[in-house]
Amino acid sequence: MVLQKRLNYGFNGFQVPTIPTASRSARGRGTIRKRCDNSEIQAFEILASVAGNFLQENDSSILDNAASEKDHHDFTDLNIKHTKDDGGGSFNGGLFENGTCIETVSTCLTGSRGEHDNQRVMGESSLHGNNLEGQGQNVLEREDERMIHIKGNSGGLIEPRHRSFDSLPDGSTGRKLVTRDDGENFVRCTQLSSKNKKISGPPPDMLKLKDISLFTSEENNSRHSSVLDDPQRMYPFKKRKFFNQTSSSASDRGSHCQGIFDSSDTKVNGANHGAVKLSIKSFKVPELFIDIPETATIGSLKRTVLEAVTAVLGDELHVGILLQGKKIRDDNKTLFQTGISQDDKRHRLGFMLEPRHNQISPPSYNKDPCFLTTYPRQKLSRQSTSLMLQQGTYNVSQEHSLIKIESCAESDLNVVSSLTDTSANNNSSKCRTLVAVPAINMGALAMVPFRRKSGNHDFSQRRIRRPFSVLEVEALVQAVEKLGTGRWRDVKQCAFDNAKHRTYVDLKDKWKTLVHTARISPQQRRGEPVPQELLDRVLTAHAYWSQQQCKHQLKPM
DNA sequence: TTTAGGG
DNA sequence: CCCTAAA
Repeated sequence: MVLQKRLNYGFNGFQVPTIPTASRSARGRGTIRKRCDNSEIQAFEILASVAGNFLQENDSSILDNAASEKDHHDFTDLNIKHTKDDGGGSFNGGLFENGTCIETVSTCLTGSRGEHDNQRVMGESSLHGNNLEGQGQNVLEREDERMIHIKGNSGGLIEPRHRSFDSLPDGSTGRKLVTRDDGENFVRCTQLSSKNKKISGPPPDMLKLKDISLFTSEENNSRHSSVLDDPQRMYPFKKRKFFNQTSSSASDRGSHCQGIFDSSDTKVNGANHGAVKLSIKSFKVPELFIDIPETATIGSLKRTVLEAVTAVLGDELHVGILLQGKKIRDDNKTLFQTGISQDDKRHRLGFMLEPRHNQISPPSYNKDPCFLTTYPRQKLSRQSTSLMLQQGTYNVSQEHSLIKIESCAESDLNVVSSLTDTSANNNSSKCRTLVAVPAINMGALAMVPFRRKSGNHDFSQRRIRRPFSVLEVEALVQAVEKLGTGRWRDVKQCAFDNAKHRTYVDLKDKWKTLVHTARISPQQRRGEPVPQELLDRVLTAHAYWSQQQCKHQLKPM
């Protein structure tokens, strides 16, 4: 097999646009408002999560590797990239200028909404170099203590081996889609029972919010709310004055990224506190490396990058609050009690994103923790279906060319310098660190507000769209072939048990659309093309089970 | 909670 | 995807 040349894109960080103090859903339903006097520390988490979907909504993640402060400390240095202070405006342009903040907020990053997949299963096949289905998956793994490496062997995707419909009922050979909750997924060959958890290591990097500006205002809520209620009026936030924006993070290492807090107007006594308004100028996402075939389209590159970012941002994180470098653990303390609402301009408020681990239990380093960010396979694109069976001897550093991506002022990633000579990739690790940080389009990195579980309607939010990948379709088809069209719960359990973001309703809906897709002409189909072979199976299975259903209705026995 | 369908 | 009546 000829190895396809692959390109290796690296990003050492993304900047996420300024986050407004309030956000609201695309449906016009949600606002976040917190007043200083009664807000708790959690309010900050909420704020931040609205912006970045970082809220720790569910602490029940069962991960082998619990995070610890130590971990956090160990990783601080790689997360903080100092951002030049530009007065707070450069990165939110386009996001709020036209008042379309709401739009971007709701469209981009696929995030978790507290749906958590406790099972971080890595595709064994990819870990062991087996040439099985799992080969094509993207794996987000810790390459070393300093970076997360997203490897996508999508080019190595093997055309799924389809079983004939007849052989299905047996079910013993069914494949299971093991999916991370944030959408990406990979197929694990059920035969593989290797328990090896090669993907182990410290918890994910702690991300840090950078350049956070806090400011208080005497401004009353009346205006406040009106602004929030009207998307068009989100704009004023941008114009707000920020104080002490520049947190000269002299040492990326020790010092936490500081948000600046200004509350010059705050009245501290009694109940007369001003509202604490928070503006997060940007988030920094740690270095990402993306592996993508040369033949991939720009569009797929974008998607891949987005997915990579999403994988990091969208999940596994929660917000930590640091005050003067010390972590505030008590979520029930009010800002006031914590001293945040005071007028001390030197209050250094820091936000950090940290693994969504159970904070109570200390980490067990020696327990061979399974690194949780099993990055899901990237979507199957046409070209990735090409034959690429080579895997076992695949050597990343040799087979990859490095492309430097420079900042792109506008919206797209510009591949500036083309690939380097393969021979020059000996020290690929070095090359990687040279990759420039693209100032990517902010709109493309807007964040998805988290979804409130219940109650507070303000947080309700339509789920982000997550098109089914071909692999998911494959898994769905297979499951339906086996189980029929009326047992979506079982289908879910059978094939999407680990894909927390796919509900049985989703699967049912998907099947519906699949049937529809299969019936229309290829020209009318949209989205990532589903192999005709799969669509044929859809029709076959659909017909078969429809018939079964009829039989049962006539003669239920 | 799941199913089943319309929106 | 959402929303929900029904089961």
